[in-house]
Amino acid sequence: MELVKIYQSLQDLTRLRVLHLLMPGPLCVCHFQTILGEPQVKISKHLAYLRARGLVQCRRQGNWVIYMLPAKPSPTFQVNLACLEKCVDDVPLFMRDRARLTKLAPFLVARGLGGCGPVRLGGGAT
Amino acid sequence: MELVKIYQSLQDLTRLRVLHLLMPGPLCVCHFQTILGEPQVKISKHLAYLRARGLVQCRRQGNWVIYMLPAKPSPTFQVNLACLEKCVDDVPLFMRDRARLTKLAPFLVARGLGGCGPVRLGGGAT
DNA sequence: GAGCTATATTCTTGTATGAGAATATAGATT
DNA sequence: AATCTATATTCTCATACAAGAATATAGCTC
Repeated sequence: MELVKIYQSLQDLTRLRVLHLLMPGPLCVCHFQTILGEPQVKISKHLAYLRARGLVQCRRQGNWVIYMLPAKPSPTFQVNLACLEKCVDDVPLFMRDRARLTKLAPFLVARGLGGCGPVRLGGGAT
Repeated sequence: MELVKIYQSLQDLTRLRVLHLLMPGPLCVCHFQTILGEPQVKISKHLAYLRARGLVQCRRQGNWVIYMLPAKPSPTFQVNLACLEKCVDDVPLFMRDRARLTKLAPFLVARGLGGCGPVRLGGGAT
């Protein structure tokens, strides 16, 4: 039953935060770590959980792995994402996550689609 | 976190079916048994689970116990109930449950608010 | 190819919970 | 009060995670 699998996935706070952060667009694992402030293992395992159930997809980009919502989420999943967004709208923790995401935003845009890129390689182009 | 508790409650198929059946109105435990076709213990324990988390309330009526959604569900819970209704709209199992509920409907109305009443006591009034 | 970085997997331990059997309880009936 | 009905609770066993420590892997840089 797909619905049950979805609710099982939503039942963990870290996974909720992850999905919430993915709603505006793809994000790199290292950003999850920064924004959520949770240890690497924990994030990696929850991402694996979501991946195993098809609720997120990922793509590698050099050393970094970028996670995103599926290109075509099932109708049921879409409805639940919309519901989550509503529910979370005034929960401080989620607002803080979103705020931190926004702070990263210009940075993200610069690298395209939430990837990290070799950030510390220096300033300008080429 | 209320949201997490809600998703934990929704993560079990039997509990989903129970909540779904409660959306049109209160229902007696024996009706859950009839409609869901699950053993008494199982239903009773899932009702207890939901009760402990405040997602359902109950009232005794003679030998029977009538369960219902809370008079004033939290906004978050309301949103999730609405979401559930959408998601379930074309899932056969849930449609079947609802159909069975409908079959009981005239019977329920006769006894008021989903109660059973001493059904086998005889036919007419007074 | 040695070493580094970012991420994933494995191992272990603790806890929640699901199912069913057996038993207990509340309230009605006689 | 004895008994019956409807429902709840307790006990036991099995399973699914969640968390953290340690380790492995993929792909970069030199």
